[in-house]
Parts: sequence; structure tokens; C-alpha cells
Amino acid sequence: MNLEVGGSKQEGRSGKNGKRRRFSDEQIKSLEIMFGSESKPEPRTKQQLASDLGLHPRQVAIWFQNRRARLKSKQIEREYNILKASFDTLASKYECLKKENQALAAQVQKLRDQLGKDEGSTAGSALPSKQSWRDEEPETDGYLHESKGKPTYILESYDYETDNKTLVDTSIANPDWLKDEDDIQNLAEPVGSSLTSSENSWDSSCFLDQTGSSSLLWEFWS
Amino acid sequence: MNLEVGGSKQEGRSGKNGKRRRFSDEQIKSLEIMFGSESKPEPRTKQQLASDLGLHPRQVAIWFQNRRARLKSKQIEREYNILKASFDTLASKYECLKKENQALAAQVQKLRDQLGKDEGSTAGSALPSKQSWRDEEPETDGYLHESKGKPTYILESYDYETDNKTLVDTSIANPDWLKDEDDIQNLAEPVGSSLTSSENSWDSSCFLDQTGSSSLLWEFWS
DNA sequence: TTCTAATTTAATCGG
DNA sequence: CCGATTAAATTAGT
Repeated sequence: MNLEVGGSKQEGRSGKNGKRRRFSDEQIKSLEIMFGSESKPEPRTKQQLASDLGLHPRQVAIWFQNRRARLKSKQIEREYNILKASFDTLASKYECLKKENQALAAQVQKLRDQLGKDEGSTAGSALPSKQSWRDEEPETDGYLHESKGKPTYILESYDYETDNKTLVDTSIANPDWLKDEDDIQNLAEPVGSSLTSSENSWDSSCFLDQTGSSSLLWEFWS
Repeated sequence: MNLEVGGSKQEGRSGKNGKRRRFSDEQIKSLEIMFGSESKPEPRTKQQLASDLGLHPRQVAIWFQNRRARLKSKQIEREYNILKASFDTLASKYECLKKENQALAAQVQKLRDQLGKDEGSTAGSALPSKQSWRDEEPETDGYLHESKGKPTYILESYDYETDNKTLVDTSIANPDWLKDEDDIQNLAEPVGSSLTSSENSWDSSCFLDQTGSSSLLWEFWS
């Protein structure tokens, strides 16, 4: 009842048989095929497959577990990349909006000048007329800073968990948290993680073409 | 020259000595201490430590490698969280800016009305007077949409992670890419990765409450 | 109790 | 050496 296995039990590509660990290509292929149709096969099926491949049932069970775990890690990687892309996109939009805002503020200023310098009226329409509409960004005392009881923002001496002693890391930057004088650029943008792998640089072109968008990063999905 | 090891060679917590692989607590502790002061010790030092702990030099070398790798992965995890926090923050700011924008647009409209209906002048100041300043968002044909040939955006039926076949992945949502009618909320925000672990909830409080906005899609973050 | 999912660990391979 | 994988062992959760 051999299913694809040519040899008897273990037959690594190399003649060395001191103590081979990796499964043979045929075994892997069979496992992979099975995984393709059923990522979580019944115990019976696994046992069957095990005997077909000349492996211990436990080995097969563990293999499936690891396989599932691997699949999940890939998804996490994707999540990161997607989040990053979203961030860049949003940052781009943010810049655009900001420009618009400035332009609008200038417009308001101009119109006001034209209109003379009287009445402050107009109060009951769109905004409570807080204060200076001359410069954009109405200060906004602090809108988020920390969401609930979650610092989230960083910090300087965050650390340890898996660490101990002297060598921490002190990396990643991200200085003043949108307190003010924000230019996004100084926001997060993690350094050079292996997850990122994007060339970054989402040069903020608002409504101008943007040919060289970053996207040379997909060596994962063969 | 034993350094902390009580027993002779391998001494798992249990008396069982069938074929233990994990290092003993004492060994780990010594390795950990050493790692604390020197994450990448000299070959000589490692050899020394190896003989002290009754391990093969290679084992010690490998242990340090794994340890360094672990440390790095933690850093990546942190980067992810930081990026996420930045994203949320930026999203919050974006919402605020948008509101400001609308308010400003209303202001402009109001001032224009007050000013009568004459001259369109003012063209050469702040903006090229593209077009309608009535509604925010100057259309912006499409600045990013998709980076190159990568859709990245997905769809609705998310689930099963550990699954395959039929439903490939198509996950993580993120529908129309800031084409327009963007409310961030629909941007990325990956589902429930193990990396996240932050309580999240960046309730967008600009300077006004904003009850009843479509923000009931946050069941992901446990 | 078993079963499984999830995490961790020592080790291997290729570069 | 590093990075990525891998089989296996261990722990947690139901």
C-alpha cells in the first residue's frame, strides 16, 4: 500500500544514514498533498498515512501541527506587510489632507480680509469657532496620547521580557508622540525589520502621479 | 570547575533519563547569565563554558545563536506593535484633520456667500484653485490604490486560518483602497494576530464626541 | 483523562 | 556566523 514512497523507510537524499532527521522528499510530498486536502485529518487517516510512509503516527501528527503553525506565521507576516502598506497609504493621505487644510485656511484668511474685518458671526454653522483658524492644527490639546490604560507609546526604557541585564536594545526611535509638530515621517516607521522588507519611501505625492511606488518585495510567495 | 551544575552531565528535573534533550535549569541559567553580559562571546569563552556545563562546544555555540535569534524576533514583535500604535494614532489624527477640513470648507463657503458672489480672484495665492472646495477631498484620482501588481486587499470571508483548499486565504479585509469615501476604519487593521496583544481602541475623540459613527467592528481585539 | 493547539527548543541546512 | 526551517518536546486549554 505504499503511496509514493520508493524506498523502504528513510532515504534522505544523501547517502549518509548516520541519523537522518529530515523526511524524504516523497514523504514530504505525500504529507503536503494530504495537507492540501485536509489540514486537520482524522486520527485514523493520519495513522494510515503514517504506516504508508513508514513513519510513526506521532511523527505524522507532529508534522501536521507544525505545518499548521507555519501557515499561520505566514499570515502574520502578511498582516504586518498589509498594516505597513495601510500606514503608508494613510500617511500619504494625511499629508494631502494637511495641504488641503492649509490651503483652505489661507482661503479663509483671504476671504476674511476681503470681507473687511467685521462680524465674527457665523458661529452656529459648522464649528464652534474654537479659536485661531489662521494656522492649521487647532492645537488639539491631546486627543489620543494614550488610549485607555495602555501606554502604547513607547518610550525609552521599555524592555526585558526575554532579556536580562545590560544589553537592552534602545532602538526603533519614535520620539515625541504626535504631541505636536508632527510630520509623520517621525512617526513610527520601524527601522529595518525582516518583516518590512519594503524599500519604503512613499514620497508624498498628493495628486501627482507616483510611478515609483514601493513594491519590490515579494520573494516570499514563490 | 563546575559553575552551577550539581550533577555530572545531564540532570533533568525528573529522574527519568531515557534520552533528555532539554538542558537543565542550571545549565540554562548559566547560559542565560553569560548571555546577559555577552550575547556573542568569544569562541574561547564558549568552549570554556561548554566544559563547565558538560556540554559539547557546538551545543553552546548553537544555543547562543538561537538565543540571539530569539532576541531579535522579540524586537520585531515590538516593531509591529509600535507600527500599529502609530497607525492608530495617525488614523486618529487623520479623522481630526478631516473634520477640520470640513469645518474650514464650510467656513469658506459661508464667507463666500457673505461676500456676495463676485470675483473668483484669489487664484494666485495658496492653491491652484483646482475645483470644488465645497466638499472636501479633491477627488485625488488615485494615489496608491495598489502598489504594483499586488492587490493586497481582500475580502469578507475570513476564517479558518489553519485551513487550506477551497478557501485559500483571502483575509484581513481592507476593501477599497482609499479610493474615496474613506473612513480609515476600513483600512487595514489586521485581524487578530498574536503579535498585536495591545488592548487597542483609539477612540477617535477629536474635540467633539462622535457618537454613532460606524465603529462597531472591533470584535477582533479580545 | 486524552486530545490538540500553541509555544519552545535544540538542531540542521544553505548562504 | 546568520537566517530560515525542522522535528520534537513541553505546556496550556477544552
